[in-house]
Amino acid sequence: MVDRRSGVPAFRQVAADLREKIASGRFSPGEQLPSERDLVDSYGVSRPTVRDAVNLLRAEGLVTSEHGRGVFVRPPASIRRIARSRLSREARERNRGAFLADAAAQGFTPSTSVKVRFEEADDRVSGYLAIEPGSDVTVRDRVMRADGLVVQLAVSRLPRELTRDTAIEQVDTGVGGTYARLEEAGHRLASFVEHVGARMPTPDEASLLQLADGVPVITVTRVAYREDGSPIEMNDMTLAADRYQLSYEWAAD
Amino acid sequence: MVDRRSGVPAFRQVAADLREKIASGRFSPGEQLPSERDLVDSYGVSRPTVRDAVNLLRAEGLVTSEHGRGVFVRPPASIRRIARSRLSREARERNRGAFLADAAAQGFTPSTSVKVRFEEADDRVSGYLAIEPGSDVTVRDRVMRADGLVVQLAVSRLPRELTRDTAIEQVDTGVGGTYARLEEAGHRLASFVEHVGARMPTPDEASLLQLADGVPVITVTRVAYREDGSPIEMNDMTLAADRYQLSYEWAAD
DNA sequence: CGGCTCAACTGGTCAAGACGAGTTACCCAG
DNA sequence: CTGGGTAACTCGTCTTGACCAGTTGAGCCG
Repeated sequence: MVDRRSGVPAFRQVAADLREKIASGRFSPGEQLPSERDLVDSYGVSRPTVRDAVNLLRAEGLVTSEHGRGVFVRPPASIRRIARSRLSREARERNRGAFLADAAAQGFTPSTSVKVRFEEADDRVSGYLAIEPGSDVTVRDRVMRADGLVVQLAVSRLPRELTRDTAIEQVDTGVGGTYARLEEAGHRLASFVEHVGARMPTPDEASLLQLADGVPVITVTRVAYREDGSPIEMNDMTLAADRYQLSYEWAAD
Repeated sequence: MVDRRSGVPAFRQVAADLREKIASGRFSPGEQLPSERDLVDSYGVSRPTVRDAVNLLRAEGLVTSEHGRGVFVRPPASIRRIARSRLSREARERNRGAFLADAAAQGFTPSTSVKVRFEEADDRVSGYLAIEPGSDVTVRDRVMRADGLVVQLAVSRLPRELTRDTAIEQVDTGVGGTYARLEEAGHRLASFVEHVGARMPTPDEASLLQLADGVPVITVTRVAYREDGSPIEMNDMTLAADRYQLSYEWAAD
């Protein structure tokens, strides 16, 4: 039952009560919550109010609802760790890229689809690549799948001058991927920087990555630099935050 | 006007139309959207339907609504970059910690409040620290503020044995912070690992960090290791994803 | 002219009711 | 015993209507 005189909105009281019951384990992961009609009776509020409460919990990522079945406590998804800084030259020479290598190690069958296109650099891109706004940029748009499921989106951009007459403008870049072709062309890679952030997905991303409500995406912008410190490539990656963590390691001094 | 025969729910059509108008710039950042009553008229739907649409956009982080004022397009927050791997020994010897150093560099007045407590290690903590579940752990709970605003929560945990009779169990750990005291006690730090993820905030976190709807938090778990590879400290950090990005850098091989 | 009041906005909350659509389990006919 | 249909659940959508609670600005009054 809700307290009408407390000043706290009824749907927030209902949400808080359900949240507490989930946190304390009285509703365990995967378990079905009482039906909306039952909640209407037990809290003494109308159905829209109950639905407001459930919507709040859904936006927090605590529950999912399935049409015709019920509302369920979201079981914690198994989180896969992705170790970064594994872009060593030797590894590149052995594999077709980090993604396929990880896949083999972790026992799922990977696949990727790639689209290559060309565009003019906007302010963000030109800033990262240290080129003039409006210059030609080669864009490699990748969708990575594990067992058919989309797990990561990656958009790689390079100044067009660097990719002319190379396999980088082809769908299949060959053994070692883009970075190997760049080094063959005399652009030795010296360092990488990754900028990590998070945000809510666009509707497109949510459907592609099959994200439940209340699940953010992790965004990674990786920039590869030459030995003189000039940027050579940028790569925007998008991952489901309920399935992935990134791990970075470094020495203490 | 919504298309009733399309099969797409009305509130989603309204949301999609508003989203498109925002993306295309017809509603610019900071600008006020038409009032809910106006939207009712222009789309020919009821107010709860309009509110469902606006709620969707709020959960996506696209708009914020202010009681009595209106609904506004969320201007992109200025994102601060936090460079990691700045935990060098020399820097520690100069400062009281990375946070205060960054603050001074970026020109805001920092403050932190610390609570020290002791608890028994649960499965997660014992796993990270490689100790027996149930062993005593020293917990330092920090709230970091910039110009009075809470910007980061940090919870540091160490095996109790390491902190007895040291300043680590005091609120003020002195120059160089926890890591400096550990090294004085003969525990030389060799490496750090950070696990980065994201999720929606709990209601507590949302109010502490003053997060708008639809803004996730970035979670960082940093583990410090000795030279023999054994863990010595873990630190759970929580940041507002609309204000911070983490930057990691490493050499190509 | 300055300060206050109040009306007319804004979004926030809640009810009652109706129908649609997906899922599941049961029952009955073959 | 099996198969299919159906009834009874589930959540999804949408309407009408009402009142509350902040915010703002115009206009009145001192």
